[in-house]
Amino acid sequence: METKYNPTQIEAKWYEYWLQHKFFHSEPDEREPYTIVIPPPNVTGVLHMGHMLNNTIQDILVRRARQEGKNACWVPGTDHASIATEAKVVGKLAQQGIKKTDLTREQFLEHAWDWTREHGGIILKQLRKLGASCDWDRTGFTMDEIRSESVIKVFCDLYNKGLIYRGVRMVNWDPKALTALSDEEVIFKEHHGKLYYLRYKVEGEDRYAVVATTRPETIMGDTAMCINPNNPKTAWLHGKRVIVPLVNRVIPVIEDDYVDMEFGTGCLKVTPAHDVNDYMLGEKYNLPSIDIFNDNGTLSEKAGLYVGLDRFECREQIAKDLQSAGLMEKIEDYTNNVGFSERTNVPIEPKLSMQWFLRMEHLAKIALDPVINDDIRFYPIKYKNTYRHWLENIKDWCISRQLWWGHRIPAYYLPEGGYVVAETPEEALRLAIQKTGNTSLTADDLKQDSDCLDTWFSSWLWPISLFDGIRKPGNKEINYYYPTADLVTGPDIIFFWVARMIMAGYEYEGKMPFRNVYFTGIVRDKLGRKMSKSLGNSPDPLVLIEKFGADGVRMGMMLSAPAGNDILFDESLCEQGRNFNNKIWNCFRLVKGWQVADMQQPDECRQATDWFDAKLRQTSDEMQKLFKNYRLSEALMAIYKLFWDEFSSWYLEMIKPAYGQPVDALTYSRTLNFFDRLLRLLHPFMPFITEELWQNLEERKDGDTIMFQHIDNDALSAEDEQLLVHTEQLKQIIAGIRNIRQQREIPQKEALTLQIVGKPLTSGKELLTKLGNLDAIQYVEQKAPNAASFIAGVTEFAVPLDHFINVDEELQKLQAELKYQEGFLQSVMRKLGNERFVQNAKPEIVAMERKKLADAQSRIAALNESIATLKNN
RNA sequence: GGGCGAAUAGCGCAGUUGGUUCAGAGCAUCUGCCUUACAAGCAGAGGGUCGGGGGUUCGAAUCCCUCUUCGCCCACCA
Repeated sequence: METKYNPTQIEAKWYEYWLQHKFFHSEPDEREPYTIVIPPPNVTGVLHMGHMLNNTIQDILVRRARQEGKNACWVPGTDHASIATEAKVVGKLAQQGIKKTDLTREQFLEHAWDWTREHGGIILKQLRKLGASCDWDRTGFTMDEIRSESVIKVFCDLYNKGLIYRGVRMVNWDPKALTALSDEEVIFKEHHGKLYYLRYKVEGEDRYAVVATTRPETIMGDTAMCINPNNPKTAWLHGKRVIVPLVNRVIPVIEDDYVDMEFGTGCLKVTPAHDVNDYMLGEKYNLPSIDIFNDNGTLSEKAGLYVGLDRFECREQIAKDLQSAGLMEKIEDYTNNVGFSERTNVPIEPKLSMQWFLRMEHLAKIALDPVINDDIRFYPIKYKNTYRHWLENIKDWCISRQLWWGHRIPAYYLPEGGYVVAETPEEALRLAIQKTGNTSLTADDLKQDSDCLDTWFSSWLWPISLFDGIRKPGNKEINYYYPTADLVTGPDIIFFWVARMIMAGYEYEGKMPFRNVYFTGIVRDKLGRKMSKSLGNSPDPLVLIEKFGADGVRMGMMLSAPAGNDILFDESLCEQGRNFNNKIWNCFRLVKGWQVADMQQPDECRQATDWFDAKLRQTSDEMQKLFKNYRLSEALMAIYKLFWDEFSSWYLEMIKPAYGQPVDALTYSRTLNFFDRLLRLLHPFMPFITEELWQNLEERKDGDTIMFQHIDNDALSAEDEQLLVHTEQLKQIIAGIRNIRQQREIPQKEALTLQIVGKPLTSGKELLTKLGNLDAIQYVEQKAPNAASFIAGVTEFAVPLDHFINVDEELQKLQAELKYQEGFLQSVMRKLGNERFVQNAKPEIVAMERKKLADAQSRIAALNESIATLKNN
């Protein structure tokens, strides 16, 4: 065996083995289910660091659940990602000189499916490299048959319940993707722009009313000016009419409290077609609405001026023209928030259009309480507030998108106007005939709505639709796997996805979709910046895996990923993970390299094995508690320290036979047993190396795997506790001896004598002798004059040295220690001298203080004696 | 503008109902070691007025008030 662990081949080998034996596959049975549905990544996406973190956590949870004897099922899949994918396909076609508008819907979809088949599922392949133990037989896609039918069924159901309606509303329009967006898809960013002060001539007078606006290009859509009726500064405009600059249209001055008297000039231009607030004013005062933009953000015929010009070019041009016309009072720098499209990153244009909406009142209501009451638990808990706030202020969900890649809205328009909503064209025809009484209607007469549904309208069904619970309610699978156990996702999609899954869960299953939600942090770089392509600070996960091994990378991710905190990723964390792998590897080499002899177990080995058995159970118990609270990083740290510090540095040194000597059979078998149990505890975090070593620890059969090996948690007895405390004391003494060696440059090979001043050791002599390399342990009343000493617990220990010791130095050390102890004693005495403390504090606290007092006193006595001894010589 | 959260060692963090020598572990740093499993290693060491100020209490990193600084979410001020 190599001295260094080489993961590449080993990882490939075991993943293949797991697949072959279908270890990841789950079928309903009598065991307790443990279900996770993957947050489906974009079908044409590639793995990034966020996925790495997220899926590592899911895999850890799933593997741990398997070891706990649950029927674990992790369902993978992908999302069709309507806008993102359509944009990619449009881009690719553009490269070939093909415009989307030149294609029919069917032709375009063919291209999209080609693209999906070509790139689809790459990301799932990449997940295998990470070790993800998904049930690949169950892989779903939001646009496959089951999921598509489920979406349509739900749409029809909600429509029939009156929760879906169609209407003209002001929506967020993406002029690049040419579609409406939901409020959640709009990201507000600070924008450094200008505030333009425009002069509107008052009709029939030679005066001007000045309006401050950030969007002078929208004046062609102005249909009123608005002032606050209580504003004395603008009162003179009451009842007047003004002339829109350049356009020369006469518009009324209206009055409404909405106008902020402090802002700008107190005059507001009202453009009902292109501003949400203006739209509301327009509705209120029955103003005409002039839509001056085309869908792509250029000026339309209706604008009358600048037709065909882009909205931002128009802004610059109109500013110049206004200036030359003397209609621009001034221009100021101004910073405000502008909404951008989440997907295309272009400024959103508020636009009036006909869209489909889902009423949210009822759904918000059923989704709120379960989270507030902790039926569904959020980790970390702080997201409960965010969730509540959103649900309490929710608005209707715009679910239609002017895209082709997605689930087409099942609404069919009738030749004579009106429409029907149905799951199939046949059913639509039946309904249409029923509705119109026109029996001569044919399918061709009906025109299906050309829009498709928001991607999230399919994602929100994911935990149900993966088990076909929408099409076949109450089927065996949905009954068994639903509700799922844990959802692992980012807080950025708490509204997009988490909240809506909860709504759908209660609406369609009457139950929560998951019991716990683990919100991961965002993976950032070392400097705290988000990882992005443009910054080039995002490492390629597959390159990392190649470099450090999947186990190493997994550990690197987990080392600093407490739930909800952003993680500052640094390659050095993976290095630490790789180093740990190597440590485990070398421990294995050591243990398996021993000769075993049929001989009596030496005392120190008996002590060591008894101790480590207790230590192992202690940590295992601790880990169980940490897992229960989703404190995975801490659970990993616990097993990391157990393996490295306790097992390798202490235990193996305790039992290690002298060079060339064999180990006794009992110690050997117990050590293999420990190794086995350690590997089990490690397995969820580092699946590959643990399988490799577990397979080689003992003779195994084909089909054996560490994946299903249970983790036992036997409680610690009082004796165990005692043993743990006692061994810690021994470790302290050994550290003291090592210190003396280090300070005086005494090699480990040179044996020393240990003097114990005062009370004798109850046990552990053999261990001390071995690890300290002692030739004798003496109990003395007074330490030797030439001894170096230290205190462990309340006892003084000394090591007589042949050579001259520096008395001054030794004295200084002891006196410093004495000073510290006396200071400590003072503080304890002050506390105990305080009557109110003794009266009010809990009795056990007071007792503890008394013990501290006594301990300090004995240490001080020992120190004084030690100092006296030194001085006398 | 509203809400939420955070501030503890050089760094990223833990610190459960206030009370053990409670001021912690990991990484980094420093010192000494190529000691026959591992230098991707071993053995040691240093390092913090718990953001500032005030208060409650016998006792505060922990509870209250206040200030400062960051982060996140929500919001229609042109």
